[in-house]
Amino acid sequence: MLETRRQTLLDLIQKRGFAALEDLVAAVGVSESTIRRDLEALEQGGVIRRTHGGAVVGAETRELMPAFEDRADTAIAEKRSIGRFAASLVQDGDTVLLDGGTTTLEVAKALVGRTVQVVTNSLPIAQLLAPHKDTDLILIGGFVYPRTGVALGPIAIGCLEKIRVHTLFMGAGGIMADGIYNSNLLLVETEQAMMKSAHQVVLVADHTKFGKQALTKLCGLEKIQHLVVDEGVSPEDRRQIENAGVLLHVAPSDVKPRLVQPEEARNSQ
Amino acid sequence: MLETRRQTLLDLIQKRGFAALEDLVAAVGVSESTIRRDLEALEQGGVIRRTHGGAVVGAETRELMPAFEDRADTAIAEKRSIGRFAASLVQDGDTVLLDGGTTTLEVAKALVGRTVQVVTNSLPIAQLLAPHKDTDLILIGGFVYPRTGVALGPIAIGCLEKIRVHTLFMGAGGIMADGIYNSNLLLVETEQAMMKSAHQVVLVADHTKFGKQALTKLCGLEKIQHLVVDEGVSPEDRRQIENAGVLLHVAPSDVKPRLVQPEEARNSQ
DNA sequence: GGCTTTTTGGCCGGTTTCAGTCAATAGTTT
DNA sequence: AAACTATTGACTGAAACCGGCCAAAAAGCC
Repeated sequence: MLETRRQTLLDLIQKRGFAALEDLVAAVGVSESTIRRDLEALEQGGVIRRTHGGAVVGAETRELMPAFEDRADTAIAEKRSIGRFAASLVQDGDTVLLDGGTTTLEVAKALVGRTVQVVTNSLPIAQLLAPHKDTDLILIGGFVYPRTGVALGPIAIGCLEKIRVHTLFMGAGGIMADGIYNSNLLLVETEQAMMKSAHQVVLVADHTKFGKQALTKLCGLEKIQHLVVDEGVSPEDRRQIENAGVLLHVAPSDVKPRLVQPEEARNSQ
Repeated sequence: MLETRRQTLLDLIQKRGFAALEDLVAAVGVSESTIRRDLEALEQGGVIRRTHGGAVVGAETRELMPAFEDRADTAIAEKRSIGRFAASLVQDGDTVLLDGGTTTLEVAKALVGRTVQVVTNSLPIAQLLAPHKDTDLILIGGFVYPRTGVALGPIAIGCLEKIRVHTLFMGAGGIMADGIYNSNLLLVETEQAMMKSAHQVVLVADHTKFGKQALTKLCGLEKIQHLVVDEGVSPEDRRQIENAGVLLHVAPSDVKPRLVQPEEARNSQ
């Protein structure tokens, strides 16, 4: 009975992400003290974290689940603006292929709610888009790389052979004058298969990627048609890209932040 | 500057699921009052929800993302015990294929941390297992069915043709004397492909599934070797299953709940 | 440069929550 | 049946949090 109640509480907390003490009392119909003790025990078990007034899902669920998203710190603002701009290149009804990575994840975020067909091998992107009925989602299978949550390998390549899309949005580990690089051979092979499946390739990369040379060469610059970058890219780099025949798009950093303005927030209540 | 700070706060809250006011103050280095105002504005925007002592990610992120997991209410305790028992049938090093569904999700939960190779077409299961390095994860691609988060269709079947596993854990919509049923044709076709890829089929189903007949017949009972159910299955149903040559396992409802006991919790600090 | 508007930080009264204690109840063992 | 333990519910002082207020600082405008 006791364990059943605690499981119920745990489920409730995990489902809602956060549950107020008050809610939990209402849910199981016991006293506040008992709930407190339950939370104490569950916290000791490590599955939840207590807060003033309730409890939230613990490190186990939260730190492990979106583990791939955690090191998305570097140049996050730039990536966001790049994502927004890249999404503006997509028209409703288009079929797009989204590579894995933090920059392409921002593209996906900007595509939420749009009526497009999205193909991806990225678990975080799939998770983001799966519940939206406006967006058709096709998943590329394969061996899932734990660190980043992308599906790679022969199975992924096999899936890609059966698919044709209009635009591929691809990330990169590094961009040099002679081409694009990425860190992992398995990843590069899969990305090459992606390129074969797409009519048009759009590379998305923030300024930190320029001049970086990662382990494996993915392709030359002539293979890509568009490159979306942030404002922090040096003029020399820009010229080099344009000389290679790539259409360079610079995403403005001051994209309208669609958040409620403070006065608006205060007045609207 | 203001918007940048709010985005930072938002990112922090979304990344951690919950952030205490105190933490947020420490993160951006402004006064408590300012943070309060920021949270107020963000809550008006609907992206977060305030709580006593902090803020959690709002309905937008939480209700849409794990939308598939939300209606897992019916017979959840039974499904959990079934999941635990089913996982005990797996040996370390095995290769298992997990179908989509709430019952198989419980199997996956019970497999967390085990050194097994898991193949699945279920997004929730993939999300659960992806970060665990002990578990090799292979994803089956395909068209993602929004309601349940499983990949189906020709692509999924194509992936499955290249894969061989030892044990398939499969869910069902309904179990009749003449066989197993499920609701969706696309789903049934994919599950049939799964069965072809597996040496051994284990059906997991709670007692509510018995006598239910869903739209499409998946297969006869002779195609499955094991069936794991909860204690709520009637003797007649049990006999019928066993007569069909299926090994019936009844998962005990009082499986050791591995949670810290209250006294243990209080003493261990 | 001066003025207005916006944003920020500190403070206070009121409310809620927390941790700990204790008695009562329910369940178990002898 | 009696004794014992585990669990629960109520109470209390202390601490934390909230909302609102006002003054100072910063930013924008003329």
